[in-house]
Amino acid sequence: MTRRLETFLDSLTQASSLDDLQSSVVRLRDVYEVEHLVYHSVKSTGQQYAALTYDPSWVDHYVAEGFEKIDPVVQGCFQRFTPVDWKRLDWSHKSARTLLGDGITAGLGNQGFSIPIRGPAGQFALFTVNHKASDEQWASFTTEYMHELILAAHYMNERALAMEGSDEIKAGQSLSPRETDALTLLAAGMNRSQAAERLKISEHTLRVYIESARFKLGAANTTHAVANALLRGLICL
Amino acid sequence: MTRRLETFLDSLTQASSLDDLQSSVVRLRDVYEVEHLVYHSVKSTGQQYAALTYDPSWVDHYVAEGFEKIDPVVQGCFQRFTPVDWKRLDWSHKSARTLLGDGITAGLGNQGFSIPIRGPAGQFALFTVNHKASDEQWASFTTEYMHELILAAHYMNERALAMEGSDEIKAGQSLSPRETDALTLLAAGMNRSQAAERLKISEHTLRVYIESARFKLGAANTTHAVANALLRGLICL
DNA sequence: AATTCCCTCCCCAGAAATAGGGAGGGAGGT
DNA sequence: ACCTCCCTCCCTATTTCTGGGGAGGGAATT
Repeated sequence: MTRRLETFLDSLTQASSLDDLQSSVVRLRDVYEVEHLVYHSVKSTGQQYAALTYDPSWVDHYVAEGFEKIDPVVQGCFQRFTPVDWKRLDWSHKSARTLLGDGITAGLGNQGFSIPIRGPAGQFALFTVNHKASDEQWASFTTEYMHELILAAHYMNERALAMEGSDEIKAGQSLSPRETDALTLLAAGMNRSQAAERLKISEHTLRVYIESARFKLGAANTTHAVANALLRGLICL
Repeated sequence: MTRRLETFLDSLTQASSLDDLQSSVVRLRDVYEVEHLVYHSVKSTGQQYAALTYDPSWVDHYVAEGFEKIDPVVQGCFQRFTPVDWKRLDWSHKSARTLLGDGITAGLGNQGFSIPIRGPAGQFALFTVNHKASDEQWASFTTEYMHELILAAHYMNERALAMEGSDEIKAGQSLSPRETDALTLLAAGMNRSQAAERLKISEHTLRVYIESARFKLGAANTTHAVANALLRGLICL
């Protein structure tokens, strides 16, 4: 393991606040001598959890324009597991090119490399390196540092999740086997009578499981309960 | 990056079948000189995608007993982001101790270390090292190799997902912004009237979006559509 | 031995979702 | 310019789900 990564991981383990994460990111950016380094969790509910080196005015502009909804980086990483070079993404959409242009105006480099990371409760985050470079320079940079970046992304996310308190195991929120079965079948698209038939129980009984699961999950309705269970990793198709 | 990891990654990039993954895992197991090395994707639908060094009879027993439903390794990793030492898991349940006993009888070591990995469409997989060792030996092993194991897990999963064809972007399956909004609010537990009010459209219009999304996703009902959209990463709470 | 889940079954009334249909305006891309 | 997709609104009837209630047996933990 390289020294620069060790140093970063040390600074992470000592991090106890978002500001600390921010400092770590800035230092790592300087070590790699790139334009920008960004960690941010993606939530459609609005608020994001981020540590980044972008200019605040760019971030404001990005949020104000609702760019997270059309950003090919966000959308593309959302759909894949592997880290991706920005060049490989689909920039054909008009709004995407607007975003790209605005970004470069705001001081972003033309090259980018983003690593998607997923947490246990459906959390999704991006770890991104951005730089001004030629395609050749960038290819050699990403090839050389990919392993390190993946690890950096992993540990960065680990710290961020720990601060969110999301890595704690939720007590008493586990579902019983039958409740899990019920929600799983509903998530798979069955209605109650089909699911009951599959589980070889009466539809009435199935309903009790669904209600019980809904109660445990604090869900308002079946759809909410299924969504919650999926996000919390309580069921898996 | 260490040579042993490079060798493993090379063998992975050449892997084109599950058998190749299996061979890679066996070789890496020998390099690390541990009892067992396991990659397996976890699906409640039954079939799993695995490359492992366990004895087939143990795997059969595990499946036959339905151990995946009560295995603290699976359950525990499902709930967290960080790699975890088996000792830190909750083995207090009776069935968990049965599993542990059966495992050791079947030739598993007393120590284990598992890394959870999540894919873009809700896939969940485990990368596990198992060995016979004292607590001290094991602690030093995991500390020394954790970075490598995380990377190995990452690339292993990358190959497995590529073979499943899950890293390809699904064409034409994207939802329109309003459809995304609608499903997102439903996933958050709102009913149609609440969601319509939030989006400032009529409930009738909202219904059209839901139906349209259901059609695009090939979903049988709203719950199915929401579950699908969550798993495909089309919506995010 | 007592308690605390979990599994199973049942009723009913009201609320919500579903399956069909139709219609017009607007933005983007070929 | 045309075509396609998206957004918006409206109707009706049928099916399904939700929210209350109650009850008994079994397994596991304390």
